[in-house]
Amino acid sequence: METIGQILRNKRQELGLLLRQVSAYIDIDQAILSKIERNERKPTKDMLEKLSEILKLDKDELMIQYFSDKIAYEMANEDCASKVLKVAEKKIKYLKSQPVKN
Amino acid sequence: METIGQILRNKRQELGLLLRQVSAYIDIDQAILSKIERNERKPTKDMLEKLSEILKLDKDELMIQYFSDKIAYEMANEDCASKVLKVAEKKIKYLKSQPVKN
DNA sequence: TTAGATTTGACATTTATTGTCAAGTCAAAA
DNA sequence: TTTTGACTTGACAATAAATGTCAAATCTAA
Repeated sequence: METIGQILRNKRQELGLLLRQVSAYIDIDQAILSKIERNERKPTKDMLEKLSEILKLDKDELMIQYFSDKIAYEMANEDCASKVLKVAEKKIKYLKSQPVKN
Repeated sequence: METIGQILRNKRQELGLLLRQVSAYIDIDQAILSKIERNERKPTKDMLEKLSEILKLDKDELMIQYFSDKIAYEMANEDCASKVLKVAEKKIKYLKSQPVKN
């Protein structure tokens, strides 16, 4: 299973780009990008948007990886994980069917 | 769809307990419990454990509500939500099949 | 070796979450 | 009506988590 960090690193290397170049483009310290690629830190949504641009990756696909990673790491130690996901799906459908509040 | 706050409030009232009594039991300010019951704040896992005790609610069921709420609110505005949940499920299975790190 | 690329870790800064408190509302009893 | 008890609200403080910065350390190929 490919992590989001691996996806980013693989693509960056395929394109022959350096950490320094990519991190300059998305305006973060290269130490942070290094950590993101090794899954030591999570990217923000902003970073992902810019990463999808410079690395020519599908933005939606990256977002899916991003959110599913987040959920997976949060739930990995819970034994009711699959039940949670089923209920969450129902709740999301419900929320989307509701008129927007505020 | 019943929110976690509604579940807690309904059960508390069924049992004829006051905010002050329940909040004393779980050792938080009653203002916080009031907000939790109205979904203005999220309970911590610790609080949920104690709430399940005093309110005689199934702990696993509460945890499922807790986590699914969290995910649902995070994903409600994303249009790739159901795809995310599918991928998350795969990742969780993968993580669980892996030997524990550290 | 040395030069460039990446990693690491200590630390600072920022943002989010949680807790505290006192004053406010509200409904029912006195 | 007042008073009382239950609950709510909002401003603020305290704490915890996420994010950013930097310089030194490591690693690798020339």
